[in-house]
Formats: sequence, C-alpha cells, structure tokens
Amino acid sequence: MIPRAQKSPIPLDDCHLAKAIEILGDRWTLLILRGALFGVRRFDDFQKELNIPRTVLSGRLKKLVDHGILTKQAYKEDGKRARPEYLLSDAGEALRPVLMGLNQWGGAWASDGTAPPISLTHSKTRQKVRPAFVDEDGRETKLSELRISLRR
Amino acid sequence: MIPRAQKSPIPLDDCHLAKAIEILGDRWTLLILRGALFGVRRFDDFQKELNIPRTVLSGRLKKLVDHGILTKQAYKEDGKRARPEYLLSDAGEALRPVLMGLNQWGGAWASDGTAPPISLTHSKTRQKVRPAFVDEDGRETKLSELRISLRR
DNA sequence: CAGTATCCGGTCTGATACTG
DNA sequence: CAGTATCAGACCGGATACTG
Repeated sequence: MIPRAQKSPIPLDDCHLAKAIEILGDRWTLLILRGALFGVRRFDDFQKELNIPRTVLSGRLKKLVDHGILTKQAYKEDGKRARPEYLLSDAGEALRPVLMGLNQWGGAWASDGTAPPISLTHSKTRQKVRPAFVDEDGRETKLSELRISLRR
Repeated sequence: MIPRAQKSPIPLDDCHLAKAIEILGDRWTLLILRGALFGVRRFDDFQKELNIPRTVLSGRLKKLVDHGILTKQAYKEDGKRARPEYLLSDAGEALRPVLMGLNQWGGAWASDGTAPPISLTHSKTRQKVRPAFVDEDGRETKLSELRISLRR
C-alpha cells in the first residue's frame, strides 16, 4: 500500500492532474462532455438533454472551446441558414478513454445492480473492449506493473 | 466520426458515467482523491495541501466515505491517542487508473509546455505507457474501431 | 489534530423572458 | 435554433474562532 504522506509529492501548481481537474472538474462540464462523446453537438440538444440553465450552458461551452476541447463551427441544412455546432477536438477525443474508464468504474462501483447499459466492443471482431494502459506497441500493462514516477 | 445525435443513446438516469459524475464531478472531491492516491490520509494534511475550507473538507470526506470510496479508520501513534485517517477503499483504488488517465490527458493537452512531472512506464521494460482500450486478449483497439452499444 | 460553528459575500442554479 | 438578459434563492468558498 502507498505509505502515508503529509503532502502529495507533486505541488498542485505543476501537477497535470490538478490542472485537468481545474478545467474539467465540475458537474456540468463533465455532463456536457459526456453528451459530446455520444454525438450531441447543438446548443438546444445539450440544453434539453441535461436540463441545464441556458446561461450556464453558454458559459461552459465557451470555457470548453477556450480550452480547445470543443471546437465551434458552422453546419448548414438545406434551405436554412448556417448554425453553429460544437465538435470534439483532438483534445476532446483524447478524453474518451478517460471518461469511458470512469463509466466502467461507475458500473462496477456506483451501480445499483441494474445491468450495465453500455458495452464497448471492437467494431469488427465484436470482442468486448475495456479501458487499460498500453505500451508503445499497444500491449497491455497490468496495473501492478505500472510505474508512476517523477521525471528527473 | 460519431454521427450527430439529438440526445445521448442512454438516458442520464441509468448511465453509469452520469452516476460517476454525480459522485465525483466536483473540484474539491477530485482534488481530495488526488491527494489520497498520493498517500495523504489525514484531515489536516488534506486541509493544508489544498487550502480547502475546513467545513467543505469535512463535508466532502463524509460524502466520499458514504459512497464507499474512502474508509475512515483509526490510527495510533505511541503515546498519543487514536485519531482517524481516511484510506482508499477498493472502489477508491479502482479510480487510480482513471485519474492517471486524466493526468496523462492533462500532460498532453492542458500543459503549458513545462516538462510533464509524472510519467507512466512499465516497471520492467521501462517503456512509456498510455491509456487506451484493449480487447480480451489485451490488444489495443483503435478509437476508430470502437463500437459503443447498448445492452439490450 | 479533527473537527463543528458562524458569518459573509460571491457564484451557480433555476426559471422565465426576449432577440436575431 | 442559439443565444443574451434578468432575477431570486441556494449553495459554496473563504476566513476565523471554538472545542474535545
């Protein structure tokens, strides 16, 4: 087990995790991201799905765009004028494994026993797929083999 | 790319991810967990490290204990009376890979260019390791091959 | 140490309305 | 549709003090 520490080995100010938490660590932001990962793109769609106050949604979307997690771009349906939509950037896509990991955690530890509603599979082989850590060759590293270290 | 959706395929109420977000999706809770993963265990240690108001810390710790993520138990130093400390439960430990994934994300996408202070490596091969999805054989599945589906 | 008690000001929430 | 405007109330954050 990890020994007791009086403080974390890394100061908050230069901790990437802390930074990520500052950006993403709030309920609405995470729920918006969840929607985005499922394909929701438009203001009113987010608003209806989450029942989030429009002012708050507006603010959160701006923040996500500012941080480069969503991009705001125009789409156009025929006969109608262009309207904006919010798409995941590469940074946003990179959150997919993280949030799916959180989803798995929720299923395993925060579930009330009802069947897990999401399953992840490989689109071709149909095999079940789960979040994990892989090395440069794409081979899994078990948690027990994972080494967390400070640079230099 | 994921097609546009008017709403997420899974209602919020039975989404494990949404549930996890309700429990963990707030700044202080995540920062406390970060400390706990690094070995911080005691009230005042959390308080000093995070500079969190004591009332808030008290409330968050209770919530985490209620949700079974931390356990509150006594420790005893010689000559002193027993005092409580907060340790990660199995559910809490299960968040380690998730938060490490978030840390990697922060390093890759939310960093200001300063060197990443944490690196994840394989303890034997020393290869760098990153979060991803693997199939049952431990082989990586590319994001483009990932299929998200509902259990019937 | 490990909390609880207070207090105050600010931000977020939630509801509703208005506009291009 | 995609927002901004407004407003009341809840909750949170921050500071400080007090107790076993």
